Amino acid sequence: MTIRQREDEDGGTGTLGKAMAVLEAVALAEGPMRFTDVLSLSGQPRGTLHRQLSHLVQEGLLELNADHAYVPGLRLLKLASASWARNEFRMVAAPFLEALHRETGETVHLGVLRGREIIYLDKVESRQAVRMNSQIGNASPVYCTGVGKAALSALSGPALDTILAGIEYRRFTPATITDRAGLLAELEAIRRSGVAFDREEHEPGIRCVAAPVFDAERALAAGVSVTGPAYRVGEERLDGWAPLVRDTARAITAELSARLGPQR
Amino acid sequence: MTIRQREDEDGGTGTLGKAMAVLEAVALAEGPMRFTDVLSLSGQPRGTLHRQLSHLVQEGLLELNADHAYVPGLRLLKLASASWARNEFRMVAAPFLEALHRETGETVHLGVLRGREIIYLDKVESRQAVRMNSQIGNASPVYCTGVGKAALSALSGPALDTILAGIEYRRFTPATITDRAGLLAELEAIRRSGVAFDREEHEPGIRCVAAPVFDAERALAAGVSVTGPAYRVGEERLDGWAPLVRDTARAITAELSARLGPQR
DNA sequence: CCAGAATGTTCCAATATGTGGAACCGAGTT
DNA sequence: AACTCGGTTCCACATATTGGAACATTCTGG
Repeated sequence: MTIRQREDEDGGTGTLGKAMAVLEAVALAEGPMRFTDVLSLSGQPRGTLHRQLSHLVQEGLLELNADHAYVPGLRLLKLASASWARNEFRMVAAPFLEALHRETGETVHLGVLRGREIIYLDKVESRQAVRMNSQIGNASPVYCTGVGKAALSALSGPALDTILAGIEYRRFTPATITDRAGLLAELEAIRRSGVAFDREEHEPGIRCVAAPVFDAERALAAGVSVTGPAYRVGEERLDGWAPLVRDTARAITAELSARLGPQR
Repeated sequence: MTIRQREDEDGGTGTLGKAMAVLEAVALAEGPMRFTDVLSLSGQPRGTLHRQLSHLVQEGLLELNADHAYVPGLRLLKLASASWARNEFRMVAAPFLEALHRETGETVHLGVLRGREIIYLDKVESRQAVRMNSQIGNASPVYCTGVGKAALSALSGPALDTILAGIEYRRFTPATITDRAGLLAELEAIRRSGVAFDREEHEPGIRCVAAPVFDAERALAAGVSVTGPAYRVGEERLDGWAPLVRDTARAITAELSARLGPQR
C-alpha cells in the first residue's frame, strides 16, 4: 500500500508535495508510526525517507518521541489555530450557528466541501460535558453525512462528476448509501426539498438535518446541520427543523454575497 | 524586515524550511496577504516566491481567494485536528482538567512550552457562551502568562538560559515583567511556592494561578492554570486555588511517569 | 484615453538540493 | 559469535529550485 497521490495528476509540487505526503501519512495514521511503518506506507527508499522525516521534525511538524515513534508536531496546531481564527466563512456563519443552536437545543455543525470530504469548520455543542472541539477540523466522507450531501447537492456538471468519480463507498451502517445511483437519487431529492437528512447513515444512533450553503464567487460548497441522538430526535422533530435549517443556510449564503458584493 | 529565522542556527531544512517560513508568514499575519506583501516580508526573489506560493496553494496549505489574497488553507485544520486528537499529553491531562474546572468553576488551561512560547493544548471553558476553542493552538509569550512562567520554573541551566536569551520583553499591561532580572526573581519565587500567578500581566482584568508539569523523560515542560476575570476572582480566591492547581499539576506529572514507566 | 507605474506571471541556464543504493551501526536473538 | 532487524550515514548522480529578466495584466492619474 502506498500513500494516495494528490488529485492533481500532473505529478505535483516536487519536494514539498512529497514532504506533505509523508507528513499526512504520519499525522492521519491510527496509532504511533515508527520509522519502518512509515517506510512501508510511503514506498520511498530508506535514505530519502529518513531525511524527509528529519526535516519534518526539525520544522516542528512532526515530533520523534522517546520510543522512536513519529507523532504530529505542535507547530501544526499553532498554524491551524491562526487559520481557523481568521477564516472568513466561519466568522460570517458563526452568529447564525449560534441562533440555530438556541432554537433547536441540539448540536450545530458547519462543514465545507474539500475534495471528497467534508471538513468541519465549526460546531456549537449542546452539552458541555462532551469534549469540545473534538470535531473541528475533522474530515468525513461526503456521501454519508448530512452536511456532505447538502454541499454536494449544490454542485452539478463536471465539478460534481469529478467528485462522484473518486468516491469509494464504504458501508458504515445499514442505512449508508453505497453506490453512485443511490447518491444521485438522494441528491436530486435534496435539490427539490432544499434539505438533506442523515438518518443514521454514518453513525448508528445519530441523525441530522442539513442544508446547503453555496457561493459560486468564492467557489465554496458547504453545509449547516443540526445533529442529535436518535433516541431524542425523532423523524418528526427532524422534519420540523428542516425549514429552520434551510433558512439558516440561506441566510448565511445571502450574508456571504452581501459581504462579497460591496468589496469589489 | 525579514522573516524571523528558525532557532536552529545551522541554516535549516532546505526547501521545506523555506516553504514553511513562507507559510508561517502568511498564516500568522494579521490581515490578508497579497503577493507583494509576502514578497516584502520574505525577502525572496519574485520568481522564487511565486513558485513557493503556488506549491503551497496546490498542497492546500494556502488558498488564494478572489481578491488575490493568500489565506491559510483548510488542510492545516485537518492535519492539526488529527494532531490534537491523538496528542498523548493532552489525553492524559484531560480528566484532571475537567476535575479542576468542576472544583473552581473557572476556565482551565493546559499549555506546553515550545521555544519562547506557550502553546495552549486544551481548555475547559467556564461559560459556554464565549466562542469555544478560540484559544486552542494559540501561542503566547512565556514571560507574562501563568502557564508560561510555571513551565519555565521547571527548567534550569543551559536549557533555561537559551530560552531567556531569546525573549524580547514587551509590556502588555502595567504589571508585565519586562526584564530578565525580574523574570528570574519571579521564577525563583515560583520554584519555592510551587505555583505561578499572573496578576493581569498579559491582559488587563485577567488573573490566573498556574503550576508546572514537567517530564524530563519526554522533554516536556508545561503548565496547568485556572483563569478568571479580576472582578470575579480576587487575590484571596486565587491564593485559595493555589494548592488545588499545584496538586492537579503534580497528579498529571505523576500520571505521565506512570504511563511511561511500564511501557519501556 | 493614454502613458506610466505597480502588480502578478512565465522562462530558462546555473546551481544548490534532494535522491537512493549501499555501507554502516548498535541492540536484541538464536 | 553469527545473524537479523531497525535505524542512521554517505556520496556520486539526477533533478528541483533558484533568481534575474522579460512579459502580461491590471490600476492610476493627467
